[in-house]
Amino acid sequence: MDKAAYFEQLRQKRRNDILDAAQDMILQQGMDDFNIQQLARKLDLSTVTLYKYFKNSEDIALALQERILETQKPPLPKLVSDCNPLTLFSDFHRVLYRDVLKNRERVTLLALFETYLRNKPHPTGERSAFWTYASQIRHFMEQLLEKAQSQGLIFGSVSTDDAFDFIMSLNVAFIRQIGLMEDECFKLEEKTIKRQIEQLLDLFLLYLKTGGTTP
Amino acid sequence: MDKAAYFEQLRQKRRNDILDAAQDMILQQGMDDFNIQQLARKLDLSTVTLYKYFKNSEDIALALQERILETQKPPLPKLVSDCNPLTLFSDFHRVLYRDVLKNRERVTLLALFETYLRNKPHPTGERSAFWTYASQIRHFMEQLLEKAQSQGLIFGSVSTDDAFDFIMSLNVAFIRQIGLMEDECFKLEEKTIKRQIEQLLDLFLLYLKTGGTTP
Amino acid sequence: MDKAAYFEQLRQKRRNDILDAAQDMILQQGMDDFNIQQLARKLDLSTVTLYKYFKNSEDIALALQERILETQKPPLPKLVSDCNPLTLFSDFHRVLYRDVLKNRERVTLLALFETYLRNKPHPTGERSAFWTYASQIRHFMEQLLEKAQSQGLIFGSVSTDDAFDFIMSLNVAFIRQIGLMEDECFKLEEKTIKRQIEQLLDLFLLYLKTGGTTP
Amino acid sequence: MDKAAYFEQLRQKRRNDILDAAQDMILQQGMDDFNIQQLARKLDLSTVTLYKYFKNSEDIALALQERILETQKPPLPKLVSDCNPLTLFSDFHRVLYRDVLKNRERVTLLALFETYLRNKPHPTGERSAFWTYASQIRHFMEQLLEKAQSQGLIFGSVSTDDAFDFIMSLNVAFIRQIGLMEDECFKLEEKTIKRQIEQLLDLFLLYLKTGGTTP
DNA sequence: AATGAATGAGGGTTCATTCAT
DNA sequence: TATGAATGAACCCTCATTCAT
Repeated sequence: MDKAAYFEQLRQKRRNDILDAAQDMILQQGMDDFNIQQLARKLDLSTVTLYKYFKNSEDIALALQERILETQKPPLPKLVSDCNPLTLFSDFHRVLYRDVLKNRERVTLLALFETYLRNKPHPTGERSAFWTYASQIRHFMEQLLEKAQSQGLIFGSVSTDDAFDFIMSLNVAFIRQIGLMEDECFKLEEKTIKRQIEQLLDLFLLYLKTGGTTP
Repeated sequence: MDKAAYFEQLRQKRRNDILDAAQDMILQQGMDDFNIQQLARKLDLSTVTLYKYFKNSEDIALALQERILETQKPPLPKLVSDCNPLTLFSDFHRVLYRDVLKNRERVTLLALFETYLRNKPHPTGERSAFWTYASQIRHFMEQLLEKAQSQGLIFGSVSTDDAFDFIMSLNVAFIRQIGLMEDECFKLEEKTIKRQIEQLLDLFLLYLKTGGTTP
Repeated sequence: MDKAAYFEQLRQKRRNDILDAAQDMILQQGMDDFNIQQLARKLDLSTVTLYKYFKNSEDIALALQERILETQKPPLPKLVSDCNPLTLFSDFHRVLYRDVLKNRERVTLLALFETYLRNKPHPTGERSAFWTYASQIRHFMEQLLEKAQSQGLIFGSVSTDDAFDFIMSLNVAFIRQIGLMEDECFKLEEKTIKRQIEQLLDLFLLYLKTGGTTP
Repeated sequence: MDKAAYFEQLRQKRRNDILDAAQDMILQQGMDDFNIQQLARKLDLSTVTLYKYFKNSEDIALALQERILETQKPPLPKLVSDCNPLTLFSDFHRVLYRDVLKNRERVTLLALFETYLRNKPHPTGERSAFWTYASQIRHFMEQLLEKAQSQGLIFGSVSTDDAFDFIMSLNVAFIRQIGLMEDECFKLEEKTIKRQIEQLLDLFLLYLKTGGTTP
């Protein structure tokens, strides 16, 4: 019988349960107050049991971060060739932000990780989860912008590299802002935020079309 | 005699020294690794002495936050009446961001506080330091925008409230982003950031003039 | 049928495998860092399985000690009657030390056990493994010395009991020293040690012949 | 007033008290069962207090080792020029062993440290406490042996280096043996040991005079 | 005002061992 | 027989904080 596989599955389920609880805890208390003992209490387990599933508390955080990055892939649409690139640009952004708002918890976590890790020693060159997330979009967006440029949809002087960097920089800043808002605040402001997203999108298009200079 | 006042002054100086050291420590190690014992060692004082100046470690953090908010007032220019409001808008932003880049450390601290306090219980309605900072700009900017509107410099459909919120939201997001970058990263990217600030400013003007809709 | 015997044999083999692994571990990490979990991991077994073979971790150590004592019998030659007892004495020592150098690992283990057990409660009168080892030589050596004495080869005033005690005391001390050396050190010093063994042997003969007093 | 000095003195006294207790504990239970909690209990202090005096448990062990090495300097006599070097050699050994027997506890500790550290990673080339102890004798003994050789008191073929190494090797082995004996055993055997020390000394002299070869 | 001494609380981790399957 | 799961006990260590001087 496939006992091993069965156990492995169970084990994965357990790991996931632990990560779920860890996620809740971090969202409620922030990274600094996240600790294994409390987590164990919350799960009604002994700490030792947790150590069977994860090497140590840092390991849990990393696993959680990884899980999020895996789940929270940016929703890249296929690049349909006969679409207007700028329409695609808009659509993509709408989907992206819808995704962000829907899974705000995950965004919050990534932002918390980022800040938490900011002062910890880490291999130089390693980038934050946010950056990883953003970089997954880069290729798609570059193609898009180049295509738009070749079709003359973009104002001549705009370099696609610059444009991408600027747009992504604002996107990341805005998404981080959404993630880091307090929950109550978010509930109150959700409508405003949605409006601002639309405004931002309009501006992006305007920026691409005009190069940012007033006509 | 003025003995009391003299001692009070001395006391204030001491408090400031302590806050200086705390600031360094937080910048280097982040909020979570900030602790009183290390702070005392760094200052070559006993912990007990620190407790004479501050109630507890959280008190230090709060005092530090306050001190920054006092020092780091947004650089509001006088509203000279015969200026073009949009020129003033641009100038103000340039000064604002110059200030941010010059005092990035303080911005970093505010951002770290914000994240740190995010999950701590605090009086409802109390807003983050960033929000406080932004709100100090509100009055000035509203005046500015209204004036611009009255002079027909702004696209008709843009409400000044909306405009302020949108612009400040992006500003705060971008400033936070600058504050939270790792120092090395910031050094590498400083030029890019400055360019992006200019781009952002262009975008703002575009937004105000056109209302965000393509002509 | 012989099923029972077969299983018993299997069981013995398993026990030996476990002891082998334990031996490696102790040699590498010392007695204090020896633990069942790591042992299980090394053997790719569950800890529970180990508990089926040995009552507990101490039991393993004891079994290992016993196994070594069984294997590492001192190489007693037959006492051929027409040999010169002192020649035999020399030969025996040479074989003994050759054996020690060849199986230094086991000597190391015995020495480690000895130190480890030094402060543990144990039945009074029970002696260390080294002592056990040495005592196996006693009878042989006593015969030898007596014979030598009867042949007038030993200086009159030397009591065989005293002589044996003295010689064995030095032997044990020297052998323990060899066992406890760090491996690297041993490699570097091996030649010196061999020379010193020869010197020691010369000294023993001198002692027996002269009784230790200067001629 | 010299408050600082007073406190420093007090602090040193405290440290010594702690080391005393640690010493007892290690002698009773061996290195592996030595731990800070129990030590604190024994001293009727909280563990935290111990941490004020020593960085961690390893630090205590090292401090203890150092203290012993400082206290337990080998009793080097002055090299009086008109003395017979071999007499001096004998005298020195007698004093040395008297010292060892009198302070057997310290010798035991050094031996326990040595074994404990055997498998711990440590800077290559660093030697055990025993070795340190022995090396302090080297210079003295070399002078002694050279002088003896120049006076023709030593058998020609004996190299002083070899001689020193051999003699010290046996001394260290024998002293370690004395240190590692169980206390009860030591009490029973003390007389025997003293006799064996005399025998050993005789043998050393014999060795020096004859070069180890039977006349 | 400043400080040395001391500690309770609590988080991090490891180990030996038992239980249920 | 073998093993995954689980845990109590105990050790390591740090931090905030109080007390007495």
